Amino acid sequence: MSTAPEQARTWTVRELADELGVTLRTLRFYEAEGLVSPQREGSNRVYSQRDRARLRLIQRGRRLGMSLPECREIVDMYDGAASSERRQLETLLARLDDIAADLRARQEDLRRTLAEVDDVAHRCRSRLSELPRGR
Amino acid sequence: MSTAPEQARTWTVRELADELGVTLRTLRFYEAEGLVSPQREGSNRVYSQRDRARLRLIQRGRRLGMSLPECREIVDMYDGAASSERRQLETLLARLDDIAADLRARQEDLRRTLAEVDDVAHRCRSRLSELPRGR
DNA sequence: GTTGACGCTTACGTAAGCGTAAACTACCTT
DNA sequence: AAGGTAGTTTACGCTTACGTAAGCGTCAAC
Repeated sequence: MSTAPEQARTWTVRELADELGVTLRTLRFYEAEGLVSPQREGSNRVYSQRDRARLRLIQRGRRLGMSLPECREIVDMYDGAASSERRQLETLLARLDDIAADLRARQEDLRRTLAEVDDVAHRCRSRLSELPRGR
Repeated sequence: MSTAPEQARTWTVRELADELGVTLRTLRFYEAEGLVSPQREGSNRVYSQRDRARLRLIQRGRRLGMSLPECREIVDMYDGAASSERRQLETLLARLDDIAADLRARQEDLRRTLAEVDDVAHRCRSRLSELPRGR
Protein backbone atom coordinates (compact mmCIF):
# COMPACT_ATOMS: atom_id res chain seq x y z
CA MET A 1 0.00 0.00 0.00
CA SER A 2 0.96 3.60 -0.65
CA THR A 3 3.26 3.34 -3.63
CA ALA A 4 1.04 6.14 -4.91
CA PRO A 5 2.57 9.29 -6.48
CA GLU A 6 1.82 11.23 -3.27
CA GLN A 7 3.29 14.50 -4.62
CA ALA A 8 5.73 14.81 -1.72
CA ARG A 9 6.16 18.29 -0.30
CA THR A 10 9.10 20.40 -1.41
CA TRP A 11 10.67 23.69 -0.34
CA THR A 12 12.37 26.63 -1.98
CA VAL A 13 15.66 27.90 -0.58
CA ARG A 14 13.96 30.76 1.16
CA GLU A 15 11.22 28.67 2.71
CA LEU A 16 13.69 26.21 4.10
CA ALA A 17 16.14 28.88 5.22
CA ASP A 18 13.37 30.65 7.12
CA GLU A 19 12.12 27.46 8.69
CA LEU A 20 15.56 26.34 9.79
CA GLY A 21 16.65 29.80 10.84
CA VAL A 22 19.65 30.01 8.52
CA THR A 23 20.52 32.23 5.57
CA LEU A 24 20.33 31.42 1.89
CA ARG A 25 24.11 31.63 1.83
CA THR A 26 24.31 28.83 4.35
CA LEU A 27 22.13 26.45 2.36
CA ARG A 28 24.04 27.16 -0.83
CA PHE A 29 27.32 26.75 0.97
CA TYR A 30 26.24 23.41 2.38
CA GLU A 31 25.36 22.30 -1.11
CA ALA A 32 28.74 23.42 -2.43
CA GLU A 33 30.32 21.37 0.35
CA GLY A 34 28.31 18.32 -0.60
CA LEU A 35 26.15 18.18 2.52
CA VAL A 36 22.90 18.33 0.57
CA SER A 37 22.05 17.93 -3.10
CA PRO A 38 18.65 19.46 -3.77
CA GLN A 39 16.99 18.86 -7.12
CA ARG A 40 16.83 21.63 -9.69
CA GLU A 41 13.81 23.03 -11.42
CA GLY A 42 15.51 24.97 -14.15
CA SER A 43 18.28 26.65 -12.22
CA ASN A 44 16.27 26.89 -8.99
CA ARG A 45 16.88 24.62 -6.05
CA VAL A 46 14.07 22.36 -4.91
CA TYR A 47 14.52 20.80 -1.48
CA SER A 48 12.86 17.51 -0.65
CA GLN A 49 11.82 16.13 2.70
CA ARG A 50 14.99 14.09 2.72
CA ASP A 51 17.09 17.21 2.16
CA ARG A 52 15.25 18.89 4.99
CA ALA A 53 15.84 15.96 7.31
CA ARG A 54 19.54 15.97 6.48
CA LEU A 55 19.74 19.67 7.21
CA ARG A 56 18.13 19.23 10.60
CA LEU A 57 20.64 16.55 11.45
CA ILE A 58 23.43 18.83 10.30
CA GLN A 59 22.14 21.61 12.51
CA ARG A 60 22.13 19.34 15.52
CA GLY A 61 25.63 18.25 14.69
CA ARG A 62 26.70 21.87 14.50
CA ARG A 63 25.12 22.62 17.87
CA LEU A 64 27.22 19.78 19.23
CA GLY A 65 30.32 21.46 17.84
CA MET A 66 30.93 19.13 14.92
CA SER A 67 32.62 20.36 11.75
CA LEU A 68 30.80 20.24 8.43
CA PRO A 69 32.82 17.23 7.23
CA GLU A 70 31.92 15.40 10.44
CA CYS A 71 28.28 16.28 9.99
CA ARG A 72 28.39 15.01 6.45
CA GLU A 73 29.89 11.75 7.52
CA ILE A 74 27.13 11.18 10.03
CA VAL A 75 24.22 12.02 7.76
CA ASP A 76 25.72 9.94 4.98
CA MET A 77 25.68 6.95 7.28
CA TYR A 78 21.92 6.89 7.34
CA ASP A 79 22.12 6.10 3.65
CA GLY A 80 25.09 3.79 3.88
CA ALA A 81 23.28 1.56 6.32
CA ALA A 82 21.05 0.39 3.48
CA SER A 83 23.97 -0.98 1.53
CA SER A 84 24.07 -4.61 0.47
CA GLU A 85 27.83 -5.00 0.42
CA ARG A 86 29.24 -6.87 3.34
CA ARG A 87 32.57 -5.05 3.33
CA GLN A 88 30.91 -1.68 3.26
CA LEU A 89 28.55 -2.53 6.08
CA GLU A 90 31.42 -3.78 8.16
CA THR A 91 33.55 -0.66 7.78
CA LEU A 92 30.48 1.43 8.48
CA LEU A 93 29.82 -0.50 11.67
CA ALA A 94 33.37 0.07 12.81
CA ARG A 95 33.06 3.82 12.23
CA LEU A 96 29.75 3.84 14.04
CA ASP A 97 31.38 2.28 17.07
CA ASP A 98 34.07 4.96 17.03
CA ILE A 99 31.51 7.70 16.74
CA ALA A 100 29.38 6.25 19.50
CA ALA A 101 32.43 6.07 21.75
CA ASP A 102 33.22 9.69 21.00
CA LEU A 103 29.67 10.72 21.78
CA ARG A 104 29.75 8.89 25.07
CA ALA A 105 32.98 10.68 25.98
CA ARG A 106 31.27 13.95 25.21
CA GLN A 107 28.40 12.94 27.44
CA GLU A 108 30.86 12.48 30.26
CA ASP A 109 32.43 15.87 29.61
CA LEU A 110 29.02 17.43 29.58
CA ARG A 111 27.90 15.67 32.72
CA ARG A 112 30.95 16.88 34.62
CA THR A 113 30.71 20.40 33.31
CA LEU A 114 27.08 20.59 34.28
CA ALA A 115 27.83 19.22 37.74
CA GLU A 116 30.49 21.86 38.24
CA VAL A 117 28.29 24.66 37.01
CA ASP A 118 25.61 23.53 39.41
CA ASP A 119 28.21 23.41 42.14
CA VAL A 120 29.39 26.96 41.46
CA ALA A 121 25.79 28.10 41.49
CA HIS A 122 25.35 26.44 44.85
CA ARG A 123 28.39 28.18 46.27
CA CYS A 124 27.02 31.42 44.91
CA ARG A 125 23.80 30.95 46.80
CA SER A 126 25.70 30.14 49.98
CA ARG A 127 27.72 33.34 49.68
CA LEU A 128 24.55 35.29 49.06
CA SER A 129 22.84 33.92 52.14
CA GLU A 130 25.83 35.04 54.17
CA LEU A 131 25.39 38.62 53.00
CA PRO A 132 22.19 39.53 54.85
CA ARG A 133 22.10 43.32 54.36
CA GLY A 134 22.15 45.15 51.05
CA ARG A 135 25.91 44.86 50.68
CA MET B 1 46.84 23.89 59.46
CA SER B 2 48.84 23.94 56.24
CA THR B 3 49.36 27.62 55.65
CA ALA B 4 52.96 26.48 55.20
CA PRO B 5 55.03 27.71 52.19
CA GLU B 6 54.54 24.34 50.50
CA GLN B 7 56.54 25.34 47.39
CA ALA B 8 53.67 24.53 45.07
CA ARG B 9 54.60 22.79 41.86
CA THR B 10 55.01 24.82 38.67
CA TRP B 11 55.43 24.06 34.97
CA THR B 12 57.29 25.52 32.02
CA VAL B 13 55.43 26.12 28.77
CA ARG B 14 56.88 23.03 27.23
CA GLU B 15 56.12 20.77 30.16
CA LEU B 16 52.53 21.88 30.27
CA ALA B 17 52.11 21.80 26.50
CA ASP B 18 53.39 18.22 26.41
CA GLU B 19 51.20 17.15 29.29
CA LEU B 20 48.08 18.72 27.84
CA GLY B 21 48.87 17.65 24.30
CA VAL B 22 48.89 21.12 22.79
CA THR B 23 51.59 23.27 21.18
CA LEU B 24 53.53 26.14 22.69
CA ARG B 25 51.72 28.40 20.28
CA THR B 26 48.41 27.40 21.77
CA LEU B 27 49.41 28.21 25.34
CA ARG B 28 50.84 31.55 24.31
CA PHE B 29 47.78 32.31 22.27
CA TYR B 30 45.52 31.51 25.20
CA GLU B 31 47.51 33.89 27.31
CA ALA B 32 47.25 36.62 24.68
CA GLU B 33 43.50 36.06 24.70
CA GLY B 34 43.38 36.39 28.47
CA LEU B 35 42.43 32.79 29.22
CA VAL B 36 45.43 32.23 31.48
CA SER B 37 47.93 34.57 33.06
CA PRO B 38 51.01 32.62 34.09
CA GLN B 39 53.62 34.29 36.26
CA ARG B 40 56.92 35.35 34.77
CA GLU B 41 60.38 34.44 35.88
CA GLY B 42 62.33 36.99 33.91
CA SER B 43 60.67 36.73 30.55
CA ASN B 44 59.83 33.05 30.93
CA ARG B 45 56.34 31.83 31.68
CA VAL B 46 55.77 29.90 34.87
CA TYR B 47 52.48 28.04 35.08
CA SER B 48 50.90 27.31 38.45
CA GLN B 49 48.51 24.54 39.44
CA ARG B 50 45.69 27.01 39.06
CA ASP B 51 46.77 27.84 35.51
CA ARG B 52 46.92 24.16 34.74
CA ALA B 53 43.45 23.58 36.14
CA ARG B 54 42.07 26.43 34.06
CA LEU B 55 43.66 25.00 30.95
CA ARG B 56 42.10 21.62 31.55
CA LEU B 57 38.72 23.24 31.91
CA ILE B 58 39.33 25.15 28.71
CA GLN B 59 40.23 21.95 26.90
CA ARG B 60 37.03 20.33 28.03
CA GLY B 61 35.10 23.36 26.89
CA ARG B 62 36.75 23.15 23.50
CA ARG B 63 35.91 19.46 23.20
CA LEU B 64 32.32 20.49 23.80
CA GLY B 65 32.57 22.93 20.92
CA MET B 66 32.74 26.14 22.94
CA SER B 67 34.58 29.19 21.62
CA LEU B 68 37.52 30.60 23.55
CA PRO B 69 35.49 33.55 24.88
CA GLU B 70 32.87 31.10 26.12
CA CYS B 71 35.54 28.99 27.76
CA ARG B 72 36.96 32.05 29.43
CA GLU B 73 33.60 33.06 30.76
CA ILE B 74 33.12 29.67 32.35
CA VAL B 75 36.53 29.38 33.97
CA ASP B 76 36.28 32.94 35.22
CA MET B 77 33.11 32.02 37.02
CA TYR B 78 34.97 29.75 39.37
CA ASP B 79 36.71 32.86 40.64
CA GLY B 80 33.69 35.10 40.49
CA ALA B 81 31.75 32.83 42.81
CA ALA B 82 34.00 33.94 45.66
CA SER B 83 32.91 37.55 45.28
CA SER B 84 31.39 39.41 48.18
CA GLU B 85 29.27 41.82 46.17
CA ARG B 86 25.62 40.98 46.13
CA ARG B 87 24.98 42.49 42.70
CA GLN B 88 27.85 40.58 41.16
CA LEU B 89 26.79 37.30 42.68
CA GLU B 90 23.27 37.80 41.45
CA THR B 91 24.25 38.47 37.84
CA LEU B 92 26.61 35.53 38.00
CA LEU B 93 23.83 33.28 39.22
CA ALA B 94 21.63 34.39 36.35
CA ARG B 95 24.36 33.58 33.82
CA LEU B 96 24.93 30.23 35.48
CA ASP B 97 21.29 29.37 35.03
CA ASP B 98 21.49 30.25 31.34
CA ILE B 99 24.59 28.18 30.89
CA ALA B 100 23.12 25.24 32.74
CA ALA B 101 20.04 25.39 30.55
CA ASP B 102 22.21 25.41 27.46
CA LEU B 103 24.17 22.43 28.69
CA ARG B 104 21.01 20.49 29.36
CA ALA B 105 19.81 21.22 25.83
CA ARG B 106 23.10 19.89 24.55
CA GLN B 107 22.62 16.77 26.63
CA GLU B 108 19.33 16.20 24.88
CA ASP B 109 20.89 16.69 21.46
CA LEU B 110 23.62 14.28 22.39
CA ARG B 111 21.23 11.71 23.77
CA ARG B 112 19.20 11.73 20.57
CA THR B 113 22.21 11.60 18.33
CA LEU B 114 23.61 8.69 20.24
CA ALA B 115 20.29 6.88 20.10
CA GLU B 116 20.18 7.33 16.35
CA VAL B 117 23.74 6.21 15.85
CA ASP B 118 22.98 3.11 17.88
CA ASP B 119 19.89 2.58 15.79
CA VAL B 120 21.80 2.82 12.52
CA ALA B 121 24.33 0.36 13.89
CA HIS B 122 21.50 -1.98 14.73
CA ARG B 123 20.08 -1.75 11.21
CA CYS B 124 23.56 -2.44 9.90
CA ARG B 125 23.77 -5.65 11.89
CA SER B 126 20.35 -6.69 10.65
CA ARG B 127 21.38 -6.19 7.06
CA LEU B 128 24.57 -8.12 7.69
CA SER B 129 22.73 -11.07 9.17
CA GLU B 130 20.59 -11.18 6.03
CA LEU B 131 23.67 -11.59 3.83
CA PRO B 132 24.71 -15.12 4.77
CA ARG B 133 27.30 -15.88 2.08
CA GLY B 134 30.39 -13.78 1.34
CA ARG B 135 28.45 -11.26 -0.77
C1' DG C 1 83.48 29.85 20.90
C1' DT C 2 79.99 27.67 18.80
C1' DT C 3 76.41 24.50 18.97
C1' DG C 4 72.22 23.07 20.96
C1' DA C 5 68.00 23.19 23.83
C1' DC C 6 64.76 26.25 25.55
C1' DG C 7 62.62 30.55 25.84
C1' DC C 8 60.87 35.06 23.87
C1' DT C 9 58.24 38.38 20.40
C1' DT C 10 56.48 39.90 16.00
C1' DA C 11 54.11 38.77 12.11
C1' DC C 12 52.36 36.70 8.07
C1' DG C 13 49.74 32.35 6.52
C1' DT C 14 45.71 29.25 6.64
C1' DA C 15 41.30 26.52 6.96
C1' DA C 16 36.51 26.72 8.22
C1' DG C 17 32.11 28.85 7.94
C1' DC C 18 29.82 31.78 6.44
C1' DG C 19 28.67 37.55 5.29
C1' DT C 20 28.16 40.66 1.82
C1' DA C 21 28.08 42.80 -2.38
C1' DA C 22 27.78 42.80 -7.56
C1' DA C 23 25.78 41.56 -11.61
C1' DC C 24 22.44 38.84 -14.07
C1' DT C 25 17.88 36.06 -15.26
C1' DA C 26 12.90 35.21 -14.96
C1' DC C 27 8.38 36.29 -13.79
C1' DC C 28 4.66 39.29 -12.12
C1' DT C 29 2.44 43.49 -11.39
C1' DT C 30 1.27 48.18 -12.18
C1' DA D 1 8.30 49.72 -19.86
C1' DA D 2 9.42 50.08 -15.28
C1' DG D 3 9.59 48.13 -10.90
C1' DG D 4 9.37 44.46 -7.38
C1' DT D 5 10.24 39.82 -5.83
C1' DA D 6 12.73 35.49 -6.01
C1' DG D 7 16.10 33.02 -7.84
C1' DT D 8 21.10 32.39 -9.72
C1' DT D 9 26.54 32.68 -9.88
C1' DT D 10 31.11 34.61 -8.91
C1' DA D 11 34.06 36.48 -5.77
C1' DC D 12 36.21 39.09 -2.28
C1' DG D 13 35.93 39.90 2.97
C1' DC D 14 36.00 38.59 7.81
C1' DT D 15 36.59 36.02 12.24
C1' DT D 16 38.41 32.20 14.93
C1' DA D 17 42.13 29.37 16.39
C1' DC D 18 45.83 28.43 15.75
C1' DG D 19 50.52 26.96 12.24
C1' DT D 20 54.76 28.45 10.85
C1' DA D 21 58.67 30.94 10.18
C1' DA D 22 62.05 34.75 11.28
C1' DG D 23 65.02 36.82 14.33
C1' DC D 24 66.83 37.36 18.92
C1' DG D 25 68.43 36.25 24.10
C1' DT D 26 70.40 32.79 27.54
C1' DC D 27 72.65 29.31 29.50
C1' DA D 28 75.06 24.71 29.74
C1' DA D 29 77.83 21.46 27.15
C1' DC D 30 81.41 20.30 24.16
